Amino acid sequence: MSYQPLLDYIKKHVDLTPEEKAILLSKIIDRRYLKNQYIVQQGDICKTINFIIAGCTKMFYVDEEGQEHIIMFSVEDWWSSDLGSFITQTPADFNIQCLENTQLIQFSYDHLEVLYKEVPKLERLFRKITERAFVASQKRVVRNFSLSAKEQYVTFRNTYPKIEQRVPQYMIASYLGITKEFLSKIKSQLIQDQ
Amino acid sequence: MSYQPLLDYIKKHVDLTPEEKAILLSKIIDRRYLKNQYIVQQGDICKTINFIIAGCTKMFYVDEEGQEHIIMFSVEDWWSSDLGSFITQTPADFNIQCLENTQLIQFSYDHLEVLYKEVPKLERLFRKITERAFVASQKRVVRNFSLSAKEQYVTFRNTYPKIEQRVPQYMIASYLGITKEFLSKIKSQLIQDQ
DNA sequence: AATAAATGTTAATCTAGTTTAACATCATTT
DNA sequence: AAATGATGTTAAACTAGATTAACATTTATT
Repeated sequence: MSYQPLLDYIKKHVDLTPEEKAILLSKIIDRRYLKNQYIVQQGDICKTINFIIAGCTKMFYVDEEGQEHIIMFSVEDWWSSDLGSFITQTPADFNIQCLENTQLIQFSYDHLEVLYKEVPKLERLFRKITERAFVASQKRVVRNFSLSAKEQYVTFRNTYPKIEQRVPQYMIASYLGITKEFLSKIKSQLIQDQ
Repeated sequence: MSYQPLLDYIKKHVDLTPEEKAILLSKIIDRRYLKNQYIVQQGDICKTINFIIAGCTKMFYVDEEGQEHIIMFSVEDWWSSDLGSFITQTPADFNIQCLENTQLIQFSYDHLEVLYKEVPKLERLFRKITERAFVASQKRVVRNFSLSAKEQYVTFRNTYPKIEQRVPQYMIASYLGITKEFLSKIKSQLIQDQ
């Protein structure tokens, strides 16, 4: 498997020397999952941070009534982990499941701690990654607040046009926090609006 | 003004040598704001990350209809900034306004970049701070999804009992994403539930 | 090709939360 | 003490989105 997508991604944030790259590459694991396999399950301790080389995942939780709620999708060049579980090494609130056959690069908790010591620049990298993740999450809170379901759907479709093609509609409804029936209604309204 | 609360806070995450502490203290600014003053306004570029020594702030945005939506409150030992604006140095989406007279310690963007070079441990500190902020934000998304307004209010009251005493009810309604009238209704329901 | 399973749509009824508007209480200023 | 502005409550009418249930379409399996 090629590590190039990860190295390209990293280069956007920090410059690594060839030695630092070598240390990094020695500490990561590549892994393939089949469609429907779980990378993390609710209650597990999330032991890895995962960078997606190919494929697509959903992060979701199941509430007391057995209802599934999708928090995020991740595709190529994105990260996919239960960060809360990972940083505190306590049981995960979320499941991460593959929606397609998926190739990942995994940073394990223990290896990452060593990596931070051997390549301090990686603290900077993961600081920046987390900053961006935080800002994205905060934007989602804002969207939830101020947009109707219809507006949120249109925003989602415009922001992630590729994801909409790749995953079933009922999962998009779950991501938006609405029922699949109401998403259907919204879509037929949008067609009539034209 | 005492820097002790900041140093105590930092000690929970990283150990600084006396020299590192000295560098840190030389690069921070302390600032007092009066009640109702703005630390950041929507459209400004957020130039500082702020640690609260005393007081209370709200972060909010104003939508096209002029409606105010509160994203978070911050009190002593918390941070208060528009991180999205700060990290990209682009115009802020949010306002931050003091709800009481407030004392802050400010890290300016330029000083922080220098600090990261002179005291690399601070990359680690801010990575950890941001990780926690991200997890908190993600939990808020989950709450929005899975709890009714009543449940969200009870959760808020249990999680931040002190904040509820300090800020007016209509701001709590705004934080919860409901109207003040509906919060009133919820509160009278809770009294009857007993 | 036939069947089953998964996904998507439509429509009727229902409910959590909004809107509007009137009134009540509390705090601040004169 | 009166008056003003800020905050909080109640109730009636309304709406966005949920629920239920029946049916349609697509995909996978035999």
